[in-house]
Amino acid sequence: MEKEKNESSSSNGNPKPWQSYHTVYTNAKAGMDGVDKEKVQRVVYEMSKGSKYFENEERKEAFMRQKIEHMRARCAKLTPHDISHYQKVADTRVPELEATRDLSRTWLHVDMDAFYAAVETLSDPSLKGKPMAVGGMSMISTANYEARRFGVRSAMPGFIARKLCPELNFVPIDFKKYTYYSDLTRKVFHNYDPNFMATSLDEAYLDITEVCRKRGISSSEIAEELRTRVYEETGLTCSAGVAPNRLLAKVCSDINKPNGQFVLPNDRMAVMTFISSLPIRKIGGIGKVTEHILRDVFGINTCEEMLEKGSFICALFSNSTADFFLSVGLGLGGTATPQIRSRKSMSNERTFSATEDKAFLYRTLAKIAEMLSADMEKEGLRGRTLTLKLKTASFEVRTRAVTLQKHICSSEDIFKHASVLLKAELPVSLRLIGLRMSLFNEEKVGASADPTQKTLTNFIMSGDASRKNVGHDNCLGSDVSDHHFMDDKETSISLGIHKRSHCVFRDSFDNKCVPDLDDNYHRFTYNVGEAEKIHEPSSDETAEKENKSDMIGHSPKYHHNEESQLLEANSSVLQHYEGSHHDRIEAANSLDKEAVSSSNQEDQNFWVDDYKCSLCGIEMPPTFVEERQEHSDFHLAQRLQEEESGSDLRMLMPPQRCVRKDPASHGKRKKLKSDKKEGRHLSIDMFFVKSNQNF
DNA sequence: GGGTGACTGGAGC
DNA sequence: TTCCAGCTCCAGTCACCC
Repeated sequence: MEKEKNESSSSNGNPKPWQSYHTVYTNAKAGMDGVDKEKVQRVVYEMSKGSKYFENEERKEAFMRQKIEHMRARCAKLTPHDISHYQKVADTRVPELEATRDLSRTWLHVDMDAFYAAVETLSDPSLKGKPMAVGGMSMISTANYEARRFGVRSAMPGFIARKLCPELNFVPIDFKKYTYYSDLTRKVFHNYDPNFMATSLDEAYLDITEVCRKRGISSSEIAEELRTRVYEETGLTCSAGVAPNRLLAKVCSDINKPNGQFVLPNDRMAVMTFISSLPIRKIGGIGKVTEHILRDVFGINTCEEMLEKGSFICALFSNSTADFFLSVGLGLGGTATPQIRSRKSMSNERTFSATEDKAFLYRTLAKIAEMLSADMEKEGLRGRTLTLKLKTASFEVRTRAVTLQKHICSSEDIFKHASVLLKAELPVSLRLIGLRMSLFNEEKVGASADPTQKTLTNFIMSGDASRKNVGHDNCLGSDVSDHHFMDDKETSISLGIHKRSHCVFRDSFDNKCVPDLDDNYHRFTYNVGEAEKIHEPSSDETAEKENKSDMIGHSPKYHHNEESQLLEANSSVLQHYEGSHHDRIEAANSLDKEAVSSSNQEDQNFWVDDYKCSLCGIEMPPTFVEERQEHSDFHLAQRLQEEESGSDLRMLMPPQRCVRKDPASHGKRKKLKSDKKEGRHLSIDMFFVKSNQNF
């Protein structure tokens, strides 16, 4: 007790530091009435403090406070004239918004009660009446009402939940089960509104205007009937809210949870009365941060106060944000059934134990690329913008994106471009990697648009990985044309983005090349494939590999094995190419500049037997015009670099993004400019300039 | 200097 | 010891182009 007292009276002099630790867990949620909020807050604080997560939350908290201070300062700077001006703006905008009010529709929001937990209880009736949470020690998805009484709730780590409720039963997540029950509920919804909008497995909006009119019964009766039918079909209870629009319907469904309903009449007075004292946090779209800003900057706690502070809202927020806040003050929300919206993006991400192990990170990236590709192919999507999402060991979230010239969907393309993005962030300790594809093409391609499409694993495993890699990324060349080349002191061999696929040749050229996990990504992709292909694992290794396949955690032992696999792999790579190292250098040196110019005639001279590169022996079919051209350019670039540096076999250097090291630059966009100090290496831009001069 | 597109991070569900 | 996944929307910033 004394210890707790001492700890509580921490350095900042605050006797109850947990009170200032704002978690989402203490926010009122259905079934949490009567919870000892302070106790929950204290336990969460005590369990969290000192952790990386906690530190990150504090950083975010500090950032929010800074934002609030900044907005307060802006508020204070408003002159009476400014305020008068923005009051006029608000006075104009409010009637315009009011004019859009539509009281002709009746919306019903249905929300299943503690859905996952209820489904699990159906499966295992022995759980009935006991506190239970769906999820694990790291995170729980939902908790039943018995558990909520202890302060346990969704999005709470399991270990904290157990501290709050030692009797808590944990049940693992089983999405198949929830999807099955969700489908049953949707069949019921369909009877009331064939165009109902499902927002998640357990929530949906129904426009019941027509069904009420046709059957001549009230919305309340429809809600009652629907809930009864859901129960009959599934054995699960749900809550419903009925209102003139979706925003209000959602608020209403929460009022008599669980297993209840609330109807707000289609009447302006009723709406305004309802909204007048409604806390802003109840509104969908207003979360923890927005609530704090509105409360601490403007003193807004209820929806009604949005209108009272209309001038400040119009002064400090963008038009769309101000419109949203004013609409909330008026109790306005969506009433029309929206058009079916096309998907904007698709993503896949995985969390794992924080690690710096590059091999593991690239392997994880490859897996995610493959999963994303499979998801995209299922929907026949091809995208142009690829975003890499990273969460560092300190919970900092970074995103890095590239917009390509071509739409892509194959796992190998995704991985190829994602690797470039990841490479630029290394070394870094990560706990999450995600990939998102967006900017989809309008015309969907068939799911089997490209029957020859390989999975990434196949690609890596296949013996022609090097060939597939060669010059296959011509789209990237211009996409990242502003990347620059730098001398990479850490890597013995590396290559720029534009020509990075050619590193395979470089590897094969240079017998001194020793596989090293510090090498750049494309070597890794290639070598891993080779390693898997040529290395006959022992039974122990096989088991170990299987254990690793779930991507959670990694083994130092494997890391060691992998290095030796990579070593073996690399020597096998060398055998793919004909002729000695010396022969190839001779060939390269005897190559006349014109012989690698871009004309078709010269291209033909360059390729032996229509297939083989006369310099390095790589095979590429004549139909690969662009790829072959790029390959020829590579050899030319190589020569030019040799001339430039005066030494043989100078390496092209990899692009380096300006990796943010300085936390002060957080949030600032990194600009990728050509490096003025390019040293002895020729940048790819310079290469093209020089090429043009030569030709 | 304005328009536009790209990139990044945040918020919310 | 342990703090989600996958999506949308939005704002701010920057670079490039005309």
